Amino acid sequence: MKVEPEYKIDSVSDESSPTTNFTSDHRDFYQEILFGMKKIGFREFLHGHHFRGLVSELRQIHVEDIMAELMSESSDLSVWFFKELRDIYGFRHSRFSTLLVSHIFAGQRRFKELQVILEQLLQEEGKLCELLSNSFRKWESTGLVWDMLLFLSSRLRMVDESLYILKKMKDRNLNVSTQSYNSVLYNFRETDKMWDVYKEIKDKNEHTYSTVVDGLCRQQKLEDAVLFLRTSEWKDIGPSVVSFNSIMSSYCKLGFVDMAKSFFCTVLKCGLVPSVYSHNILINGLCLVGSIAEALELASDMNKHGVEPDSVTYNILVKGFHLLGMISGAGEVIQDMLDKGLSPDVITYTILLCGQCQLGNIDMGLILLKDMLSRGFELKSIIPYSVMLSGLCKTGRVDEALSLFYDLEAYGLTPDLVAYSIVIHGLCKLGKFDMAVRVYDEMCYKRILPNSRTLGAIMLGLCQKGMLLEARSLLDSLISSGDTLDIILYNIVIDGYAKSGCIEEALELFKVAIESGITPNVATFNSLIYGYCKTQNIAEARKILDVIKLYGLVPSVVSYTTLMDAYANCGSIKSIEELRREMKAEGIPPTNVTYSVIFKGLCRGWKLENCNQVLRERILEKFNHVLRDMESEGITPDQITYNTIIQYLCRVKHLSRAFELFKKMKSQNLDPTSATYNILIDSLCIYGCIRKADRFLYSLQKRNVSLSKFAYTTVIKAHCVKGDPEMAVILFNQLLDRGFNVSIRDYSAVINRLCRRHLAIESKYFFCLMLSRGISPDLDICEVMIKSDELLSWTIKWGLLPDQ
DNA sequence: TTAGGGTTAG
Repeated sequence: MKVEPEYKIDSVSDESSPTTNFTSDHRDFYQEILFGMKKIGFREFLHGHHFRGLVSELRQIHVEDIMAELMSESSDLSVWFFKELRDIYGFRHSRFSTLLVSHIFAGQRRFKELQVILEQLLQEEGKLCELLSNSFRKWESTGLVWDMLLFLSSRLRMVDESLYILKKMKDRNLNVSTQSYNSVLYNFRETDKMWDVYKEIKDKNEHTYSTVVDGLCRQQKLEDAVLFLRTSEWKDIGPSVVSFNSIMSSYCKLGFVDMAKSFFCTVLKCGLVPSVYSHNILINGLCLVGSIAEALELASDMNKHGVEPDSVTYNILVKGFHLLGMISGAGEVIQDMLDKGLSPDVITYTILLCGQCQLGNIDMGLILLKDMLSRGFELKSIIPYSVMLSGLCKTGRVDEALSLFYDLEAYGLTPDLVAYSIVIHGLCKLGKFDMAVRVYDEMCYKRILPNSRTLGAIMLGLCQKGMLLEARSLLDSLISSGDTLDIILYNIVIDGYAKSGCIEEALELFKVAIESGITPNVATFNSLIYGYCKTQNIAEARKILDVIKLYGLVPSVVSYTTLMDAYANCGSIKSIEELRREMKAEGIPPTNVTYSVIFKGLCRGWKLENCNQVLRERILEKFNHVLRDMESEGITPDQITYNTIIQYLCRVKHLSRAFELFKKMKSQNLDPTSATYNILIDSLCIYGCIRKADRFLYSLQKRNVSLSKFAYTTVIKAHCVKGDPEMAVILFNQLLDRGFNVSIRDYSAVINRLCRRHLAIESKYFFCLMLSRGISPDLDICEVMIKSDELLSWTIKWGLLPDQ
């Protein structure tokens, strides 16, 4: 039976010398225990009621003295006491007793047990160095404990401690094992210090050499690594597969899969057997350059080399499909995985989740996450949740992201810097800056320090709020902090300037970036193009296209589309066509944003306001032509493209064609937006089809479609004008019932129109309705009311004559 | 050797 610890351990400031705290009480206490043990028998005493009663009084100092006493009889007894206390009573031992037992283990060469207790010691203790030296002076045994401590501390990345121990060992001429040296070497493999450690190692082994190769690869000294591999120094051992793997991995990271392949062949030629690692590295490299077919082939050939794919292999392949944007293609990989008796793990699920989110299938992602939860992966990692948070944020579903974020704690997960940054960024992007700041403060309160990405999100929020000065000073503070900054952080503020039409400031910041040696990217220039277009300087904007090329970059579809939009706004169809040809020549495919702009340009250029029947037919023909272009290029219009086309079809009075497109939109599973409905309802009203507008509105209401206020006010206004004020009243009340924020402008629009039609009763009705809703009339409304003969006396009665 | 966060256009 396990007994829960019934005491708290005092923190003892200096346990290195137990005798310093020796008091008569203490001595009595431990002698009482020793006496009991000897009389009753050690095991019986320790497990009996008597000892249990003493446990709450037990302190580390007692334990140390008892152990020292037991040592004089038999070291095994001392170890036994140590373990019983730890395992039965959950006693947390002091450094002294741990080291005492360590030396016993070392002497008896019980390395596994030695490793376990030293690991615990290293993980629990903070400032070890100076205390260790005091503790070790007590034993003149072999250097085994030191060596093990060196090995473990360097494996735990406790660099300072390991260097300290190494120095002490050298001072005392104690033997440092190759294993420990290799572990130290490993910690320094990414720095020049690696060679100092390397030189000290007398008995170098395979691990030593492969660590050096790996280090050189990590230091981007790939050629040196290859040279080292060929060095005669280790001819007697010969290079290992591990070293080849490091080199192959480096070539793959650089995108040189062919080089990796040739090293793979060299492995075979040397008579070595490529491991699962070697295969996985090469399969991963192939996937990264998009050669999924070859990757699959290599995976299926693995058994020819006497190895079997593992779950890492399958995950790499799943990721390969994900990278190609073909996550559905991963189905077969998963099936193979299951056939081999391997189950998808958290990583598999996370990649699948990434793939679904990338395709915008957020709901599918949520299902996957749920599935994962039901398989009990919930406590393992925050990463899948971060993927989900990111997917939700990118599609504007920030509220859901926030609620998932705050559920994390319930799943036993603590959000980390990445998760916080995703949510903060999502909120900023959506303009919810105040909420973002609240989350940011919460993060800081939890002592999670923001990095430049988190601060980039905050800068984005500031820019969107128009707080450019604040955004700039945040950027400046990052610059002066001395960290190397990304172009992206500059881009955020440059774009902020451009969006607000501050092209001079944008250019100035651009210069700062260049002078700091930061290379701009296409997004930087695209923002500048936007800035010039915004300030009506299309000529300068266009010149940027050449500047982009001067920097060795390629203009993107965004560069062209932004320029086209500027031309579209002034109806310059010719320039748009020119750019369209240039894009085609450069091999830059348009997107549906480009096409929206093209449609806009066509409509503006044709001056639709005065268009006759012949022109209308030509426009319709052109629209159909461009739509066919889109189709042939495999671009599916999105909601905004549809809205643009529908809007312009409406402008040229092709309502039937507009409604056809509306139907087509739905048939393609694209949910019309409230703007779509607004455009259609507005057009029906403009062209006098008010009954149709009523029916359309009614059908939408019946289907619970979410409509904006505009849809209602448009129909209401039409009824006021066309003389059906009763319908206006009915719809206006619906507007109020549905909780829309009805302003004085809405009342004004209705009253204005009714007065002009001399509809006095309804005017009064709306006037009173407005007052009853706590809205006071403004000067405009009063003037309109007074101008109407029927309402003049009524208005005077209400005391609403203007002051003058 | 496998999983998460950033900038630009309608």
